[in-house]
Amino acid sequence: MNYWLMKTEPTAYSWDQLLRDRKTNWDGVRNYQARNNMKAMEKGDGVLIYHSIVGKEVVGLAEVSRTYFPEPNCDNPQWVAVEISAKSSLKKTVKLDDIKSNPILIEIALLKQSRLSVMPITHEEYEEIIRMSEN
DNA sequence: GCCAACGTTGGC
DNA sequence: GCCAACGTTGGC
Repeated sequence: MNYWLMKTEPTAYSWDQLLRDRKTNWDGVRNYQARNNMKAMEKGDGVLIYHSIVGKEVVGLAEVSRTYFPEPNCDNPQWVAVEISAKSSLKKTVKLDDIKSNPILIEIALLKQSRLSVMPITHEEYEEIIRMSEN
């Protein structure tokens, strides 16, 4: 089982919307590195959902419910989507500022590669963010 | 709104 | 294959 962090701009597609939809096809990724990360996802992998631009915080917990498939309605078969299912809202959102000031999270890809929208995180990083959300 | 950090494109 | 120019992301 692997762990991931996926970014979304809440003005485009929010965590609340994912809760209402229960699950969604995560598509529109047009970056090779992010695409390759999506291809590496396995069913049941843990996903943290992060709101970029507005909020700048980790807001919810989801899981991969379908591994990658060619993006629907896309001419170019190289781009893929995965299906993500909402699991639960974090009791307390975890702010980017708090991630930055946590020494356990100093190496997290969110900070190292700020532009990447789909990134792997370690089990330790995943657990630490969940722990922070429970305080 | 600015700009740093990347990624992509295209001329050579 | 190099690299300058340009585009995009996302924090500030």
